[in-house]
Amino acid sequence: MAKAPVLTPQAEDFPRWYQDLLNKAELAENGPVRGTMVIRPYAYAIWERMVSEVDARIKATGAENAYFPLFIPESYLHREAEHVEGFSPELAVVTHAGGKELEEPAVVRPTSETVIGEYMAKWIQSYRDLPLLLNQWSNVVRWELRPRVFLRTSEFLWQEGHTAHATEAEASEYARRILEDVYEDFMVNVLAIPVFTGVKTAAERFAGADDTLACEAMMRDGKALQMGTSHSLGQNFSRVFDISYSDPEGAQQLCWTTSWGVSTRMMGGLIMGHGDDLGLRLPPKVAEVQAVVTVVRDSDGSVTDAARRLEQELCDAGVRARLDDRVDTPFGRRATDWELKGVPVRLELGPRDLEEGQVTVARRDLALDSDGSRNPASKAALPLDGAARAVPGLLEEIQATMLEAATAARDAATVDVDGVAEALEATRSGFARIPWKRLGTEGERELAESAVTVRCLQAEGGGLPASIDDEGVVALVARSY
RNA sequence: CGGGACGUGGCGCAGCCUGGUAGCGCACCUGCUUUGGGAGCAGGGGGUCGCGAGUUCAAAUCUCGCCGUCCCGACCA
Repeated sequence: MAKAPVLTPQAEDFPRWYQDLLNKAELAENGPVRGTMVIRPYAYAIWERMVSEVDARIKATGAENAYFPLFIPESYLHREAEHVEGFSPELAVVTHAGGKELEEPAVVRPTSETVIGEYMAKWIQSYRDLPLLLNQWSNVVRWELRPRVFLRTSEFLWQEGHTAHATEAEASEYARRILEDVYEDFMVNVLAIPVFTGVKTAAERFAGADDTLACEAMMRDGKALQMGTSHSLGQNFSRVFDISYSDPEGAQQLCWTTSWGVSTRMMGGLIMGHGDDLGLRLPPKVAEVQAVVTVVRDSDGSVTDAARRLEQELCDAGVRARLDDRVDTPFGRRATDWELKGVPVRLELGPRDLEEGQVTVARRDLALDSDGSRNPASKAALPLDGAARAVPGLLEEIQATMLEAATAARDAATVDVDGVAEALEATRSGFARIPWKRLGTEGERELAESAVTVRCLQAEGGGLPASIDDEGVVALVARSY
């Protein structure tokens, strides 16, 4: 003991802790071009789990996957005034290709409203073609001034949904459904990260949208991270791309469109939302390895045999299990590594356990006490016989406990305030809630001078407000990533 | 793009002030001994000191420029 900590403690330097963790847990690193990132296998496996969970929920709303090109004619971007204005500072533009200058530069997609709009216009003729519900999984490029692995990179992976509807009500209902039934549900129930849902103010709205809905999560340093957004685009894109249909009366009508996305930024949210001084903490549902069976030591092969049987029993019980039988590496080292990587459950089996007919089970979520010291209660002995069958239940419990803990921490760091000064004070360590009527755009600007922004506007009791002009609408303000 | 800190084997650092042929810890390889919370000993491999100019007999060290990283702002999923 009393070794130097593996990671810079969060309280000492949170950004450094994040960097340390990315490296030591073999998650990701910077790419050779500024702002790009390399996602290593352990992190990519987590991303793939996120993708499959989100994808299933998207499909449940009726949307279908498709794929549109990486390159977009520059002229497309220019059709929607606010859209270009918002994106032009961060566009990567291909001017030369095949050894020649291109007649029309091709923009590397920063998002695909424009190309998809062009094709929607082609595919939609009648009200019978509506709604058109599309989604694509892709990479996008937004040249960033201040990149940070996972949180803000010049190229990132995401999902972007694009839909067209006959009526405004249907479009906004769909945008809301994506935010709540897909994003919020996924974040809360899979990532175990509680989110505040709300509407963006005009200042924070997506370029070209009438309305932007968002999920905001709190990181362990009290800063906010926007984890997902869903936009009502009104008829802004329909108008310029001529996305229209004939209604049942034969009259030509413009569609109402939406777009919505979540990205690899969620990886950053997962890391900073749950990670502690020992490393990553993965909710079982996204953990690639849910349980690792560690052979503490072994002289005659009997412990390894038993461990292998245990691993098989875990797999049979539906647990994503792995065997760690590297007995030539010191046990403590391996234990630390699995903690760093956030594996939810460790089953440690040594000669002593075997003799007693038991296995030592350690849960990662409770490894540290609230005061930051090791929590002995995170480890317990279980009878070896039947231990595997207890793990699925334990994983569920861990999933639930992590959500409860994250929710409690967030709520404890969220305070109701009445004025700008109080809000600034509160947002040094968390979120502040202030009546929107009291804050207003004036107050919003004032907060912005201190790098505090309105993350979203919420209904009085939380969640999406019917209208931001409603009495009782609350502004959730924070420092943010 | 403004303000600050920093670039030396994979990672973390010392050396720089007072120029003189590059060092430590961890990691890696080999062997032996170990093993219930980051193992020990012995041996070994790996670096044009971010890049480019300049000063000098001689530059990691001094000067100038550039690039990159991290932090704090303006922008953002």
